[in-house]
Amino acid sequence: MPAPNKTRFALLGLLTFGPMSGYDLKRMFEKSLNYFWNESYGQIYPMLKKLAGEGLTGGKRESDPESRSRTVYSLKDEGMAAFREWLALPAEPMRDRNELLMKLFFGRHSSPDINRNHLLAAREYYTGLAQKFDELEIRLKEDCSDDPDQPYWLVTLGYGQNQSRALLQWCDQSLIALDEIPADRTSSDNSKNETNEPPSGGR
Amino acid sequence: MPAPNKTRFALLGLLTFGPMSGYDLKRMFEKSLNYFWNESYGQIYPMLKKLAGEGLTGGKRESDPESRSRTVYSLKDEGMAAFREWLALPAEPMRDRNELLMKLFFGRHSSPDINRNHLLAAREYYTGLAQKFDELEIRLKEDCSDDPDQPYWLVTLGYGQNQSRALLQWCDQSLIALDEIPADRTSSDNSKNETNEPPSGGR
DNA sequence: CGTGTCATGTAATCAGTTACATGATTCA
DNA sequence: TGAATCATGTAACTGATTACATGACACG
Repeated sequence: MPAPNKTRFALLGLLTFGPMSGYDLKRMFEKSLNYFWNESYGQIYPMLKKLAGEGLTGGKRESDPESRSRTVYSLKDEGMAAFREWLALPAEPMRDRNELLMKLFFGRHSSPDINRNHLLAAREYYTGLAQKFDELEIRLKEDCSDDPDQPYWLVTLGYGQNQSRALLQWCDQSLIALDEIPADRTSSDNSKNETNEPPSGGR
Repeated sequence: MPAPNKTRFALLGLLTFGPMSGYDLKRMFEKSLNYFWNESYGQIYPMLKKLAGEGLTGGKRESDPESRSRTVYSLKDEGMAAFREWLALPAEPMRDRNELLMKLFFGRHSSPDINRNHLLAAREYYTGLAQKFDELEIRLKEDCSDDPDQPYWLVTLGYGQNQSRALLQWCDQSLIALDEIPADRTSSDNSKNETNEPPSGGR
């Protein structure tokens, strides 16, 4: 059995905030979940139709002359039930595919400068991220103190904060570690002849 | 322009360790890069043919009667050059799609028990991970102290260590935070209308 | 002789992004 | 009027996994 589709649950979840159009949903992804989830229009619109077809949401064409015409979807009880069911299922661990780590793993074939730059770029990235998270924390605590969702959002925020701080530390410690590699080890060796034995293991 | 294919570079990178078959490469992914990269046969075999077709690797059918027949690919200078070129390019940040965070983000619609269980499962997961990383560190320092790749592998390992420890802490602090939510906030409220404010906020 | 591992591959399917097409409305 | 935004969608493409098919050899 292949992994069940998660786009549907992301959409159902966002619709708990109230009826919305596909366009609204896209903005919600950008605004709210962006750090751990996003969906493209190519996923959103077809899935919205599917969900309505399954009776999980109700779609109504709004032709209000006051506003622009759009299709607004609202969560039905059946949709809420399906969403709750999914919430209770164990979360599948994400498969990480980390390009930065791959580059550093093979760093011997690169140059000290390049490796250093990768880490500096990562450092900058995590610095900005940590800062954004801290700002978000302030806003969440100020503006949403009455919101029943607030504690949950603080939890997801905390994930980002802990992670970005930890990886910031990692950048610093790694920059030091790579600096300490003796030059005869950093040389990017063009040949692939050496010993042929696979890494790890050995004697 | 779509993101360039990274499978090719993963394969080229692994071939820096020496000539290998598709089967060997798959085992290498499983054994060495597993925590931040993996590829399935469905990606590996077609890409190996492609790389050979582009002249980046040499593929030789080995029909050694001593061993089983297999196709062994080796890195050519052109392949090494292409790999080096890629190493110097900035690493694209990975897009995180974190199911656990989505479930917790919408945790209000779940139950305290379920949220707690998600965090406990994550806690167990990261505990095991941190332990494996620590074991790996010992092995890396014992067995590979002469390996010119060792410092780079320690860097990638450090990423996993810092991250898993940080997220372990996050699990603990989040379990506490969710425990402190007053019961009238945890109730999975079916309606989205409320705002019947509880008298005098703050805790 | 049958199970497990080595070994290579493909087809079906699913997931996901990008680019494009269209058109209405708002606002400077 | 022309640019920005609102709004909906689809087609083409890439990426990736899963399941399957095949067969050889090893080991008990």
